[in-house]
Amino acid sequence: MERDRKERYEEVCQEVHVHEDVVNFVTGEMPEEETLYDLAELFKVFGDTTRIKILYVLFESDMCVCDIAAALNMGQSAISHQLRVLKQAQLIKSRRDGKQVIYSLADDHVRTIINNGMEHIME
Amino acid sequence: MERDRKERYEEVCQEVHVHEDVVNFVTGEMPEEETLYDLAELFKVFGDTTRIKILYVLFESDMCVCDIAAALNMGQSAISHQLRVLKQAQLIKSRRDGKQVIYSLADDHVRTIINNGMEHIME
DNA sequence: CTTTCATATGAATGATTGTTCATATGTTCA
DNA sequence: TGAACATATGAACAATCATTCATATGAAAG
Repeated sequence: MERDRKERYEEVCQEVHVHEDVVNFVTGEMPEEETLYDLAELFKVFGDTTRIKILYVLFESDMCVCDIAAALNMGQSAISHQLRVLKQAQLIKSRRDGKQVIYSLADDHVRTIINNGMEHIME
Repeated sequence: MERDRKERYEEVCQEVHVHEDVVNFVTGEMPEEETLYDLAELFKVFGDTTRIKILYVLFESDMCVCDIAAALNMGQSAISHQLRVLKQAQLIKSRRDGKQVIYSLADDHVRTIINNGMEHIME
């Protein structure tokens, strides 16, 4: 089984050297484990070039799956799989129009988040 | 070798059905391939619970590696590896203080990006 | 109802990634 | 100089993930 974290930790950094007051303070300020997990999951969705591209084309226009695939020069199946991921993260929504399914951005958070990321890499 | 994308695409969606005008418009508005790649790489860094936690503790206080490991209840090596990733993405910086290395946030973009993500998952 | 078309989905595969273990580097203090 | 300590790093492994292929679903038109 897995050894206790604390035990392994002490093999490297002696307990006495840890600044317990600082450690206790920062852990007290941290959000719930589940919240942090959800946050990481959200960013993970933005962490793929294909999905970023899909969001970018949807910035300009609502589109059906085939057109997105054509715009990104990728297979229909690959796009469909990624649309599912984006939809589950509630970043996009879909409506049916005859034989086609039209995808669009769910809300403006998406633009905000991407623009903030852009600002950072442009620094 | 890999078959041509267009060829494969046409096996599923006939060329004639693609809305070429829309496709041409949205692709024209897209940033450089390299920019999109960098953007995805940036979000990938935020897409891990351990790294999110590290950033959260650094919101509260500059800290040495051992204290971060203690705060997150993880091994020193795991933290050190992730600190490297965060530093390469220029989200954090470090300074030496005797035997210890103190890590701190690089700038306020980090807070902004995380707060935007938080807003989305709290909707 | 049957064919055609657009999209969705499941399994398989190759690539990427986070953590661990072992060890190296570099600093301080005796 | 050498011992002790904090951090960094490389290799290995398990887990996760994006894409592909094959096929299923579901709508529309004949």
